[in-house]
Amino acid sequence: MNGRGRSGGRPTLEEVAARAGVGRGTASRVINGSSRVSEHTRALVEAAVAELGYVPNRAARALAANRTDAIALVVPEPESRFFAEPYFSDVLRGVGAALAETDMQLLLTLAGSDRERRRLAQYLAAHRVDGVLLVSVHADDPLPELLEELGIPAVITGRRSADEPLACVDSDNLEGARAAVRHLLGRGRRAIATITGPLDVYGAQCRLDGYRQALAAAGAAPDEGLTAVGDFTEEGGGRAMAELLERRPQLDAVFAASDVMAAGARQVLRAAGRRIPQDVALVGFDDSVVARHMDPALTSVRQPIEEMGRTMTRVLLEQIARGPAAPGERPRIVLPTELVVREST
Amino acid sequence: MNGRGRSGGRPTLEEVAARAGVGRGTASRVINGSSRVSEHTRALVEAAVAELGYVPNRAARALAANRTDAIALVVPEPESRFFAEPYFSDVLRGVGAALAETDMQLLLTLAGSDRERRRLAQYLAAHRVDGVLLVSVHADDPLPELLEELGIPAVITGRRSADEPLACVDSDNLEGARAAVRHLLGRGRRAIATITGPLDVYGAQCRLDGYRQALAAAGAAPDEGLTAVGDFTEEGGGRAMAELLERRPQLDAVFAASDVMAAGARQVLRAAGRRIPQDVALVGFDDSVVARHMDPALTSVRQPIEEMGRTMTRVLLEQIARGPAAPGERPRIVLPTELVVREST
DNA sequence: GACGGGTGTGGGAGCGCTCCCACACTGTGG
DNA sequence: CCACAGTGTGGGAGCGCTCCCACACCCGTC
Repeated sequence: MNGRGRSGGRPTLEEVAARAGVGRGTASRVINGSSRVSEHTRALVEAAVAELGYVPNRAARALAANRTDAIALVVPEPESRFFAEPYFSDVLRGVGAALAETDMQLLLTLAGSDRERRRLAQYLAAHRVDGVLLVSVHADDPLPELLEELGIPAVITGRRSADEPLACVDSDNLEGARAAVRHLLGRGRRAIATITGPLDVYGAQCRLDGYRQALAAAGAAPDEGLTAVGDFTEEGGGRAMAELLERRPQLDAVFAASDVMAAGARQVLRAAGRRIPQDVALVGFDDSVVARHMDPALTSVRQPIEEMGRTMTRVLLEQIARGPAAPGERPRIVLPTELVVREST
Repeated sequence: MNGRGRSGGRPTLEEVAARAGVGRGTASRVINGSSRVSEHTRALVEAAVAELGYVPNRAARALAANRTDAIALVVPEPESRFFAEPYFSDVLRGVGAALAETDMQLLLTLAGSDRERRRLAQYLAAHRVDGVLLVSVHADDPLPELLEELGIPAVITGRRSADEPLACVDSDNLEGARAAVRHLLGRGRRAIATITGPLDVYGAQCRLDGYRQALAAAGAAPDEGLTAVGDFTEEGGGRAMAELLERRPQLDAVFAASDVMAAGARQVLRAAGRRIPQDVALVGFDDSVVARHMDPALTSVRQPIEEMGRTMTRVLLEQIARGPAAPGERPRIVLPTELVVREST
């Protein structure tokens, strides 16, 4: 490598300035793209930077400027095994893509229990993260409120209620569910059951609402017996399916609020001798890798998860740049979903 | 929250010291668990810390101590879409678990192309990361060498050759493959084919070696016609399977070097009217989610991926603590694999 | 009773930046 | 000819720590 200072370490701003024959302040201005530097000086400094291979020291910058150029992605691991969900990697990819254009860093922070999350808020404040991305928070998670108190910008996905105080980015769960059910109706199914997610999760509630609305719109009589509550796990999906089969053996379609639950349901349907899709049509939600690999391949509602990650990040960066926004004027973005039809319907 | 200094910001070490009635140096010693502090003073400082809710400022610490208490996980995204692999989330979980016990931070860094990776090395050095975790590097990746030059501790998984210069943590690919083939032999299969990964990947080569060794140990005559090269993708697996069927239609078992390739092979076997496992037994590698959801569920070689993430992290932390190790004495850890038998054999 | 070697402690220096005030210099208007 | 705003620039101060030297104190020793 070139450009090591004679002191052996990496070059400092001071060295760059000396080499360019300017003051430290001027060198700093050039590096930060500040206005009010003459074209000539700018060129001088830029040459020195290139020659020395100068890269600013983040710690020093953070200390002096009281910002870190880093955001944290807070993940409810290990409690929820969130990582395992294909969801996670897609969010991450989106976040990464949005961040690649900036020189922000991404800190990955795991915090499952409420205690950990409480401690985490202190840490985030002290470690001076410029902003926080929250995924998959429970309705009673203390973290959002703590961040609010500490004045740390945050964006959430998977909002906790219809009137989420934080800025949030979500997919259109309601319309996605409606589209799934309309599709089943269009295939001539009449006894359409649903396996919901945990109903204290707002998104799961939305999916159930969408299911109901679509049936109501088609003039179907509501039948609570066709609804079973799952928990977004494969086992939960299987249990719910078994329940449904017992209560309404005549069902000819199932809308599961996640692919993983659909996978569980499929096992149970099979064991019960029901063929998919001939006897029972099956629709999932998420369009995860599970959907594509299932046999038969699963019709599913695709969420633009990567896009959500990207959008969250952009919203957060804006919020950081603009300074604190009043709770009232925080963006609420809802991204469209899309039905992907495969063999299971 | 309690404990804001009257200056409005977060409490500083100076304030803690003042409150405890000791000097700044002493307070620092207590906070860093240094020896040589009297029991009395220690208690005083600890009380002050608790009262003020003091948390050390990382940027200041990093600047002063020339270390960051952060490590980076470098991921070959977006080029390889590595995130999508179930592998990734498991590694991450392991890393997270190992890090949770320390107060190191995890930086996630995406860098696909060689150019990005070259730039990244500069960044990592300048941003002063204490160490780097490398996953899934190509044989000709410039990053490991750059890190070596810069003197940044690094641990790699998926080593690039038998004599990997970096510290590395891997699973026992050789023995895993041997176990898979022995299992097939035990099931009475005699014409056992294999679909390999790209052979410039060391791990793929090991799996092929394991396959050969197991057959040789059983006294089978080598038959190159039973080996087809894949590329770890589903399509590649399918193509390789088609090749094998054409060359050796009498084959009665296939050992695929990854689950995803096994999934591709399964499609082709099906299309050719071969039943699994009656006509052809199928074994995969990785024991990913794909294996469990395949129909029939896939027998596969499980790698302890989460454990590998944990081990990598521990090795890296040790290396950071101990200072630079001579290339010769760097740990090479090989973790055992395990055959998970399911319906496909 | 002066000396040496522990202990424990205080605080100066300095890490590499950003921020901002002060100081040229330039040109325009009174 | 002086005042004045507007540019561009240099460098002091200070961010909150860690490191380390210096010092005070105590105990045992010659």
